[in-house]
Amino acid sequence: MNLFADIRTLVIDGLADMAAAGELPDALPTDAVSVEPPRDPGHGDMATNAAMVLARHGGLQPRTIAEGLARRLAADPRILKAEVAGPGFINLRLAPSVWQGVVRAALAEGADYGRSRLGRGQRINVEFVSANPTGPMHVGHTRGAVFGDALAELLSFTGHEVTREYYINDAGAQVDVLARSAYERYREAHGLSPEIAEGLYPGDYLIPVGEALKAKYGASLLDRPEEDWLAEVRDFAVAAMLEMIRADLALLDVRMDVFTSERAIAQSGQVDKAIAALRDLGLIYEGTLEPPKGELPEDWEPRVQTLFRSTAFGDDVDRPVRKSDGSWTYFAPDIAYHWNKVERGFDALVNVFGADHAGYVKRLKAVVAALSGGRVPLDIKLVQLVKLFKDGQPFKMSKRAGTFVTLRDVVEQAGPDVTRFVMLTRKNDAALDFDFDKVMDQSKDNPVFYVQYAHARIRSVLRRAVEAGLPVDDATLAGAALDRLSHEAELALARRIAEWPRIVEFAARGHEPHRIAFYLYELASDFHALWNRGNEDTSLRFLQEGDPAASQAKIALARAAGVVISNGLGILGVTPAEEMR
RNA sequence: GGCCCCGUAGCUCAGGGGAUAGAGCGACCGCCUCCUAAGCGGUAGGUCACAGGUUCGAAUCCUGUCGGGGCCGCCA
Repeated sequence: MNLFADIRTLVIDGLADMAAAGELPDALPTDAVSVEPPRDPGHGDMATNAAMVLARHGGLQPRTIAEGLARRLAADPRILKAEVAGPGFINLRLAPSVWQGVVRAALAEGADYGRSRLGRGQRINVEFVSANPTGPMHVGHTRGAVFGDALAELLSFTGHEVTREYYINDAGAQVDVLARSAYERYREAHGLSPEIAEGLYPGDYLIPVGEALKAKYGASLLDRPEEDWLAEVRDFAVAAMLEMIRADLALLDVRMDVFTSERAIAQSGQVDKAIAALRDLGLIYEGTLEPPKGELPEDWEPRVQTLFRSTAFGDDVDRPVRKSDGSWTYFAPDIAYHWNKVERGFDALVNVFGADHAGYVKRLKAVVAALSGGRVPLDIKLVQLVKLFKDGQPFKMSKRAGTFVTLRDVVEQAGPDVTRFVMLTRKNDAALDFDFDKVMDQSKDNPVFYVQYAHARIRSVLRRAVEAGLPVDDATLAGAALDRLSHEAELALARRIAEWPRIVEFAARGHEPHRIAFYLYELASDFHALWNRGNEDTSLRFLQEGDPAASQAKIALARAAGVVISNGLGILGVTPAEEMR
């Protein structure tokens, strides 16, 4: 059940009725008609802008339309009152039975409450993390991992067929550096002193890789020229790094459906095919780029190279795909990879990148637009920096020194649930402070705790009800006498519960999982408020001594809130707490 | 020089073209004989950086300016 969608349908039907009666022109566009809670609750339960939206197209006075529409809406049994206000809003007051129905629906639908068919089975690919396979995941990757996974779950919850994908950058110079670094550890495993030259990866995590190389190859790779061992050591080390990355992701319960290798794509000839496809579209040409504006690189000289006409799709300059020596640029495999995704038949693509990749957004969108003929939308979500704090001090990472803060460090200290929730309490394009002291704090200052505490209180109510001999399974609660829920404080919580399906769809449309986290905080706040009203007004307590029917209705409301918290945390990948310790 | 993100209460931040711009923290005042006070209620606090534009209506969209952060390569 999606109450807001239902009432919007009622509004649209009302408009159609007006058109049939000649009060409105036919076939006015209704896309912009919204039904939402008014900012000021004093205005009612819901408000629609329908009259104002249609007045623009129909050349009519908003209030004239509003009055005709309000009259029709008021005829519906769900609508207690429909009044025209302000510049042409229609404020709706809904019957208490509507809110009671929301509670019943939440209990009846359970884990499916809030699910939607928004995606209509659309196949969508979410590419995220895609960290270079040269070391463990660090804290910078953590946010992208959590964001991508939560977004994938959100899309799945809204009726999309989701593929979680990781692109392995295993073809560039950095994996050769990895191979050389691992080779030194291999020498070390043979008792030789490693020479970790400037530019190699110094981290200890390569020591076991060196041992493993020794176990596999014995001494056979020692004292051989690089060309004899580079490819084998590289493949071995990359595989080891990927195992480490998978294990790191598993700490956060992130699991990919598909790992795609850049090297495999390059070796399969897909780069040539993808470039040929662009060439067929007339988007590849030989040319010379203008020198960059501002300070000129010292070694700049104009050269003829193979270029992609990305400016035809809004990019700032055309982009080289082939260097002047004939080899591919880094961009070429990216083109091939996105061509590959389009060829695999996805209806939509999402890439989750670190903010340092902002410069690639336009060219990649250009590639996908060109290769899909504009059919496949590509949304690129840039995830901003995470700043770590501990004991009030910034916690710096330094990749050069090999002492960066890893994903494992963070998860082992804060736990997966806290890490995931906190990483989602900011929109992706705003920087995030992650303060170990604050996120571990057991108080309402900490949103993770606050939401978990609400859920634990609900579980506590249910446990006590069971002790009191009340049946509290969801089916029984859904059949409870919910008309006993009539107090304003109780209906307020039901109203919030009614918003859940709407929030889910909205978050999914915008690819914004943080909205789920903020909503859950508000829901928890409403629940805590109601709980405390029971301190002053005993009739608002969930357990009513000697009145099982009232108790059941009130417990049903609490349980419905619990269902929503549980569903919401499920999307975020956070385990709901049964009790607080 | 160009591009991207950010600028909303003292602080940290929400805010989908709609009505009197919200929450938490901090400050101040209250609330436990009572299902978990690990909580709740209230008060104070705002030229939504600035200037134009579009609109019946702009914190929101567009242009520009200023400030903070990030990026720029025949690197990956």
